[in-house]
Amino acid sequence: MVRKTKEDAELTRLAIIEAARAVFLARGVSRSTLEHIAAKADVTRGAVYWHFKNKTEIFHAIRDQVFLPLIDRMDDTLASESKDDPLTQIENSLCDTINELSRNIEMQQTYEIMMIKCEYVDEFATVLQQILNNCSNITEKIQLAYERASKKNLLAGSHSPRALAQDTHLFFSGLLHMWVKDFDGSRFRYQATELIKSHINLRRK
Amino acid sequence: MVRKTKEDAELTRLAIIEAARAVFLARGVSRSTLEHIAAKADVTRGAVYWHFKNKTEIFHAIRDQVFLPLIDRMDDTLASESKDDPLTQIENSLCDTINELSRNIEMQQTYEIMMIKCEYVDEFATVLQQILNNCSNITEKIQLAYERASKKNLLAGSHSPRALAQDTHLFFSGLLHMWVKDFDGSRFRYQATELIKSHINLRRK
DNA sequence: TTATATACAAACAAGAATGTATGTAAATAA
DNA sequence: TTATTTACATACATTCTTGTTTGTATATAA
Repeated sequence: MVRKTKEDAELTRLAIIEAARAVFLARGVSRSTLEHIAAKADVTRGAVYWHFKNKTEIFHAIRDQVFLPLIDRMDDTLASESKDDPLTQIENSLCDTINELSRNIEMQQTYEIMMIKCEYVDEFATVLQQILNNCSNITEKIQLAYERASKKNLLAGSHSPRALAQDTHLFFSGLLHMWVKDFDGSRFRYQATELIKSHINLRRK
Repeated sequence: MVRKTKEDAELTRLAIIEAARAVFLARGVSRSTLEHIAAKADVTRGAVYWHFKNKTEIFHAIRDQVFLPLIDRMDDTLASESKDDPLTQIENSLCDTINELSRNIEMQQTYEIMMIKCEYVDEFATVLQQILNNCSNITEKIQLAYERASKKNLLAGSHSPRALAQDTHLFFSGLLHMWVKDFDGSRFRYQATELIKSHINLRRK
């Protein structure tokens, strides 16, 4: 039967995105066909082609749905003038992201797709550049927090905020990658926040 | 013309692996066809099917050619009874890997393929488990080095060797990922060893 | 009320890609 | 020397995917 109102159409669109996420996760982006996605969403390829130009556009829709809000969120936690000391602020920001990842299954799946179920070539290569840019931004935010910590004399040793921020960023990148790869959760998932606290404590005076 | 001797056949095999690496890198594993690979290696698909069962087997051949030697190497650097202090040993081990990555273009390409040009589903999913196991091994080796450093009283603060090792491992994972994604080299490639030194210096008394 | 645009379903056409089967010249074994 | 493998090339059959086209019921605009 044909969907009718604009609201119904939007539901179809969302159903397709949701289905695509599940299919991408199970079969990888390349091996996922529009037929798979359509079937999962209980529509035909006709509907998919009506809402999206092709698979790549669906991919971006999935990414936008989850990544963009997350970036904002992280920015907020890091930049906010909280009552916590700056080091705790960094710690909270990282832990927040991990917690969100733990309880938000859509975000979890999206991360997994982006990290280990997608090949960054051709149309997808541009995404890499975006990721690098995001990383730069986050590192800068962390650096600012370390600079505040430095001014408040909270840091052990005499390391530059820049170096600390890069180290923290690389640590967190690694953590996210391991978190995603660690399906059964035995190695990283259950101790992620501990690892973060430990990382930050290394820097406390 | 038909290749004849066993030596010639082995050359063909190597040519196919080399061609596959280039094709995987350019098009991603999924979008690479055996025809692409055969053409690049100046043979026909017949030759490819003679030497390999399918694309997955070529993938593993590429991986084995570069990864297995690397793991041994890293183990050696970390476990060896060198004259350096343990912290410098860790530092050298990480820097060594980065240096090798810088000058060994095959290794570079292989890393890039494994990290951002491959989807870990179905037959490839098992590779993830292998990667996690490797990570565990490396973390353990690093931990042993930190324990030696602790005994020699070289460590600042009173952090557990286990926590330090995990932090270092995650840092290095992140570094490798960024190194690979950072094509033009502007952000990470040229300062990787600096970042490593800085990371280790955080721990020195 | 009628015309048109929306939101799909269904059918079609064409090109890839894969695996296998067959052919064959040269090397090696007997 | 002859028989048999080896190391491929070539041809074939089949299955997937994709993009497009066409059809159509409903909603909405005029």
